[in-house]
This record gives sequence, C-alpha cells and structure tokens, in this order.
Amino acid sequence: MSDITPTTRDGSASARIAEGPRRSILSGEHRPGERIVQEELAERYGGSRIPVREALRQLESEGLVRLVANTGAWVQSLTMAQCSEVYQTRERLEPLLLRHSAEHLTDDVVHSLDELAQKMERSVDIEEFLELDREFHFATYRAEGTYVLRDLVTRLWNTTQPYRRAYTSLVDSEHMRIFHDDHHMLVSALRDGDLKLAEQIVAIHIRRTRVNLERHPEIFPPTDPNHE
Amino acid sequence: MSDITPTTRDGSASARIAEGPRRSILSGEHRPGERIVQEELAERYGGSRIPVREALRQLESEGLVRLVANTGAWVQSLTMAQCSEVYQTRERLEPLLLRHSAEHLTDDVVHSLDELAQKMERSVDIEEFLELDREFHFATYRAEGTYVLRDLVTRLWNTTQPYRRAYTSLVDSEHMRIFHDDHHMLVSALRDGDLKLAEQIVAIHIRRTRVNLERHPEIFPPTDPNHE
DNA sequence: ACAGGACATACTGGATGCAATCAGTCCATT
DNA sequence: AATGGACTGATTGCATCCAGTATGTCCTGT
Repeated sequence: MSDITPTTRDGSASARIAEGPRRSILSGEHRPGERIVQEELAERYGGSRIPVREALRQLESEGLVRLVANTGAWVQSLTMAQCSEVYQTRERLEPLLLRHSAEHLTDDVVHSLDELAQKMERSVDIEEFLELDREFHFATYRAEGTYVLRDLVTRLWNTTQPYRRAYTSLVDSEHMRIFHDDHHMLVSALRDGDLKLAEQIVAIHIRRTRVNLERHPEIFPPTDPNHE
Repeated sequence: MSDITPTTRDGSASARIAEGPRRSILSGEHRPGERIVQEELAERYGGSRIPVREALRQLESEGLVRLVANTGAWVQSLTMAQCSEVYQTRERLEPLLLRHSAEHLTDDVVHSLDELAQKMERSVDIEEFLELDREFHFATYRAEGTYVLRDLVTRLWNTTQPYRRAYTSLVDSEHMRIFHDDHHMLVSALRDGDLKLAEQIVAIHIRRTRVNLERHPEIFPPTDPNHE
C-alpha cells in the first residue's frame, strides 16, 4: 500500500492516528456502515481522544468516515448512485492526470508497468489483485509538478475501495480478460507515446468498471442511509 | 457560555466554528499566506481551542488552510501552477455536473439565470460581481440526486477564490465583454436544451479564465511556499 | 561589526476530567 | 399485548491544565 495518504502530513499524532483507520477501511478490515468508537482508536493507536477526534474530522473530509454530532462515527457507505458518480468523476479526471504524468514517464517505468500488468494476470488473491491494480494505475500517475490532481484522484479511489473489493470477488473470468487487456493496451499506448489513445483507454477502462458495478446493486446498501 | 448563547446545539461547535474562517477566507478578509492563531478564533467564535483545532483540520482537508505541526496555520496559498491545475480539473468536471443538473432545470431557473447574467453586466463592485458569478454558475448546478460531484466542485471554487478576486480586479472591459457573452450563450443553450453545447461553453469559459489567469503571474506568490 | 548560542516568550499539541447527549432497557399504563 | 415514559450505561463534546516546540531577542565571543 503505497499511495494511500492523500495529503502529505506532518508528524503530529492526529495525522499518524488518521492513517490507522484509513488503512483499516481500505484494507477491508472495517466495512462500510461499521461503527467507529473514539476510545477504541485511542487505545489501539496510542493517545487520548483529542487527536483521535481530529483524525476523524480529517477522514470525514476525505469521505472515508461519516460523523454525526453527539452520536458517533461510521465507516462511510455509498449508494450505488454515489459510487457511480465517483466513477464518472474519475472518468473525466484520470485521463487528464495521465496526460500530465505521461510526459515524464521513463522507459523503466513503462517496463515495470508491463511487469505489473502481467503479475496481476497471475494473481489469484483478491487483496493482492486490488493492491496491484492500484499500484499499476498510480504508477502511471507519477506526475511531476503539483499534486492537487493526484491527491484528488487518490481520494476518489479511496472512497470507492470497499465496493471495488466487493465487485472484484464477483466478476467472472471473461470480464477479467477484458480488464487485463485494457491494462496491456494502456502500456502499449504509453510505450508508443500515444497520449491521446492512452487517455481514451483509461476513460473506457473506468467506464467499463462503472457499468459493471451498476450491474451489481446487491453490493450496495439497500437505500440511502445518508441524508447529506 | 451558560448564558443565552445564540449558538444552536444542533451542530457541533467545531463545524460551526469552521464556517467562520471559511467565510473570512472566501470573502477576502483573510488573504493567502496570512497567519491563523487558534486562540483568536476561539475567542472570536466562542469556545476553547479544541473545537477550533478540529475546525482547522477540516479546513485543511478542504484546501483552505495549511497546517504545519507545532508551528501554526496559514491561509492556503496556491502557486500559479497549482491554481492552473484546479482550473483544468474544473474544466473537466463542471461540464459533467452541468449535464447531470441541466436535466432538472425548470424554465423558472433559466429565467433567473438570464436575470443574473444581466445583473452581473451592470455590476461594478468586485465583491458583488464575484458573488453573482458564483451564484450564476451554481444555479446551473442544482443537480438532484447525490451531492458528491457538486461538493467537489464547490471545493475547487473555494480554493481558487482569492485568485479569482485578484484577477477580477485586473481584467479590462474587452475581456469582460467576452466573459458576459459566455454567460448569455450558456443561458441560451440551456433554454434550447442543447446540453452538448452547454457543456462546451462551460468548458471554454473555464479554460478562458485559466488562460487569462496565467497571464497574470503577479497575483501569485513568487515561488512555491508550500513544499507539498 | 558580525556570527553563534542561550534564553524568553508565545503558541501549538495532547491528556485528563466533567457535562451533555443518545440508545437501549425496563416498567407502568391503557 | 402494545405503547409511552423514565432510567441507566455508554459515548461523545468541550474546557482546563500542562508539556513540548518554534521563533525572536539578547548577549557573548571573536
């Protein structure tokens, strides 16, 4: 898990503590809708409830946690419509990020992308697959310059991670074949320096995943539990 | 605080306090790079430093504030490159948001959009102009359904607000003419139900602003003061 | 005069303790 | 039996206090 923390943070305890639940949520240890108790986090990661509360505020802004005053915190859960919205957003943003980044891609990186794509094909474990997929795509997003856009994309990935996990365990080998083909085509386009094509592949890749997600309403909460 | 405090108990104090500096920053009362002292906020908005600190964490995640451990908080300042990046992001996202929203636009709303565009042309005060501009565009973004995308766009507007303000005070009447024309064309496209055209107009409108912003490096900090 | 270091001040970060609020249970009433 | 209300345990929200760190100043030595 490399690029999980969206904003590079200082060494304060609240920033450190925030990483704990963030990892737990992204790794699937804590699932959407689960209750988060301040005291438990404080004990688990060492510290009082003060930095824990600041960490929760931050995670709320990142879209990973849902806070209700005087009531508590829960792992954020998305409806299918919200998840779809995030994917539509990604479909617009990631081609842009890729374009910025691809100009700085070296042959070494392209080569490692190829290896990642192959390794992913051989992967049988879901967690490993998810991690490799993330590593692959973010390897194509190693843009120089500012980090605004990459931070944003990181957050979008993070908020939808639980549903990507649930979906991955459902897809059949046929869809997987197409999924891997996308990756290989993307590597080829990047190797050829065909930026326009690479952008299109990423957009289609994201759209394909969204459409498939929308075929599985059972992995989302039945109705909107969040009224905000 | 045991007396008849006007502070409603419905929301948490930290959420309430966060609104204060957020408003101050957006209204231009506090400018990028200005120091923010916790104690001052606590006194000004009522409360101890605990909810203030949570509010600052939240504002940090929103991109309005920059926190450094053991040192303090400052109003976030963007380099021209970062600001440009936000505008490129907006250029991709707002057409999408507009498309989602435009399906629910009533004739009433279109009519009020027209009035807003005209009122903006007559506006001479910069603050009023900025507010009307924001009101105009967000009136076109009154999407039903989920709020993920609109929240995101709101944040992007917020983080660039200081530079929009600085830029507005610089543009000549010629550019203003083109700016207003964009708005009128957008209203027409929405009235005709030409979604594709409306999307294009918004994209061009945002791009035009970005290009003009990039012609004024003097409104940005000389070098990158943020190392993240 | 200038550079380096020690001190003082001001501010942030965090822990503890107390008040307020919510949820779940039990009992009384209809 | 079902509904309404009070009570209790648990948990959150906040204020006060104390420790840690950064910044600015002054002094000393060269």
